[in-house]
Amino acid sequence: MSTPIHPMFDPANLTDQEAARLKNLESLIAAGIEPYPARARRTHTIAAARALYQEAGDAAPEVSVTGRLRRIRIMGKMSFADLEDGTGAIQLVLRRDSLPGDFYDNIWKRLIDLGDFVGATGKLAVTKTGELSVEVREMQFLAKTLKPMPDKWHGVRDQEKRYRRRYVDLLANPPVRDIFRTRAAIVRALREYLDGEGFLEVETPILQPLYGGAAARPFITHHNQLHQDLYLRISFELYLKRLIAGGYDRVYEIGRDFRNEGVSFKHNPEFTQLEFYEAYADYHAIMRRTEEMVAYVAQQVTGGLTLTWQGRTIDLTPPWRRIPLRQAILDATGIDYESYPDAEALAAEMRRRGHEPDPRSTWGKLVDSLMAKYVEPNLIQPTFLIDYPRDVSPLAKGSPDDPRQVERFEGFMVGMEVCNAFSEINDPIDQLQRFIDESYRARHGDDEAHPIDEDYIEALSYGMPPTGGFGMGIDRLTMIFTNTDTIREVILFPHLRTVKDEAENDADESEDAPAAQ
RNA sequence: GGGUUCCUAGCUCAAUUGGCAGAGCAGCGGCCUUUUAAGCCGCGGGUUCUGGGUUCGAGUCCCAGGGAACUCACCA
Repeated sequence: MSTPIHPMFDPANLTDQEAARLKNLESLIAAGIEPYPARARRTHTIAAARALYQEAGDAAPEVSVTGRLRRIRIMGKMSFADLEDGTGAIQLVLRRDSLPGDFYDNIWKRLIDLGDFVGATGKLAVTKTGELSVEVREMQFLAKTLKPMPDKWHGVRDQEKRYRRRYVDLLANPPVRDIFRTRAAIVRALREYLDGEGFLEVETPILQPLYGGAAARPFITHHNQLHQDLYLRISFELYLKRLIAGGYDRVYEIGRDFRNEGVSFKHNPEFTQLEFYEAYADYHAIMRRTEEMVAYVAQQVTGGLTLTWQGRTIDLTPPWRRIPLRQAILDATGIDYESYPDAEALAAEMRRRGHEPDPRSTWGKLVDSLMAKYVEPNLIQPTFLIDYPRDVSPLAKGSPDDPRQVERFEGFMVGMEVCNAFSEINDPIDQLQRFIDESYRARHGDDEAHPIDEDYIEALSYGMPPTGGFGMGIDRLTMIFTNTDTIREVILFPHLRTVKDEAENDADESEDAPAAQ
C-alpha cells in the first residue's frame, strides 16, 4: 500500500487479517467500487421487509435492504449470508448467475469481508428450509470494515475490552444492545409519567460556583477567561428548589451528577439522576408518588409489576413496605440508637457488639453505617426506610415531634439504595443554621460537608412553599430492570483507568503529524 | 487505598510436575447451487500484558510495574 498516514495503518503494525482487509479495500477501489459511498439505496428496514412479506407473501415487490454482513456461507456457485441492521437480521441468497457480470466470483467471494456493510436488492422469498430471504439481484457496497469481527458465536467476553471498546461489545453481543434500549425506555417512561402529572422538565447548571445537595466530594474545574474555579454538580437539588421558590410548583430534571468518590459495582464517577420537587407535598406524599412512578415505569417497560433480578422475583406493586430506620437497625443489630445519643456512646456500644466503627464518625454517620452494613443488603423487595437522623440530613425538615429526626426516606431494592427524598426545609433561618453546622464539620475534617450557599438562603428568604423533594439513580434502576449486577453494564462508556505505556507512546507519535493551525 | 484472582493467535479458550505454545471460529488457497455457528482438503498466523530474576530450560516459579474483575473501607 501507499505510505501510511499514521502508525495505526503502517503495514508493520497490522495483523495478517487487517492487512488482508486493507488489500481488499484497495482492490475494490481498483475495480471501480466506491468503498465508502455517501448514500445507500434502501426501500425497507429489515424489520419492514419482514413485515412486508408477512402481509404480501410472494406477491411482495422487490426490496432494497441494508446492513452489516454477520455471517457468510459460501456453497460454491451459491451463497447464503446474514445481513443485520438496527431493526433485525435477514438472510441473503446470492446466486452466481443472478448477479451482474463477474460480481459473484470476483467481488463477493474475494473482496467482501465479514462485517462489511452492503445493500441488497431483490425479491423476498422463503427458502426450502423455511428461512425468509432476499434473493439478491444486485448488491451495493456501503462500507469497508478494516478490523476482523469477534467470534461469531462467543462474541467478546473480556470485560475490559467490552467496556473500553463498547462499539465492539455492541456489535458482537446483541443482548448488550437491548440493555440500552431498556434504559432509554425507562427514561422515556419517567418523563411520560412526570409530564403527565404536570411536572416541568428543566435544566440547571452543571458547572456551579458552589456545590451542594448531597454528601459528596466534587470535581473541580476552572474557567480560564473568568479566572474562576467551578465545581461539577454533585446534585441538582439547590437549583431546583430555587425554581420552586420562583413559582413553579412541580419541576424535574434528568441529568448527570459527578462525585469524586471511589468506584464500585454501584458507583461510577458520573451517573444519571432524576430529581423532582413538588410543592405542597410532604415525604409521605412523595413515597406514594415514588411507588406510583416506578410501577408506571415497570408497566411501560415490562408490561407488568414484577421482574426477575439475579434469580429473585421483585414485586413493585404498591404500597411498598415502610420501616422506621430506628426499627430496621434495631431488628438487624439489636442496637437502639436512640439509647446512645452521642457518637462516643454509640461507637462504644457498636464496639461492644463486635462492630468496628470509624472513630472519626459523627453520630449520624455511625447510624448510617449501621444501616448500610446490616440493613441495606437485606432489603431485596422495594422498601422505604423512613425518619432519619437530623445530622446526616442537612436539607431535610425536622420531624415535628422529634428534634433529632427529619422527615426523610430512602427507597431500597435488591439490596441497593435507589432513591432518597424528604420534606424540604423551607425555613431560611433553620436552613442557614444547618449550613453553619455543616461548615463547622467541614472545618473539622469532613470533606463531604456542605459549604454555605448564601444565594440559596436568599431564595428561601423570598419564600418557598412546603415542598417534597426526590432523587433517584437511573443507573441503579436500570440495573434492576435489566437484571445486571454491576453499574458498568448499564453505562455505555463507564469510567476506566487510562492504559499507560503503549497508549502514551501512540499519543506522542501522533503529535508529530502536521496539525497546521 | 487494602486483600484475592485474572491477563496466551483477530475472537473464544487449552497447555500435566518447570520440558517442542495448541484447538475451534476468523484469515489465506482449493472443492461445493438450499445453508442456518454450513461442510470437506490444505496453509499461514504468537513480544504468552511489560520489565527484571531463578533455572540447562519459564506461559508455568520469584520480584517490580500496567490493566481488569471480585471484595473490604467511603459514597448514591
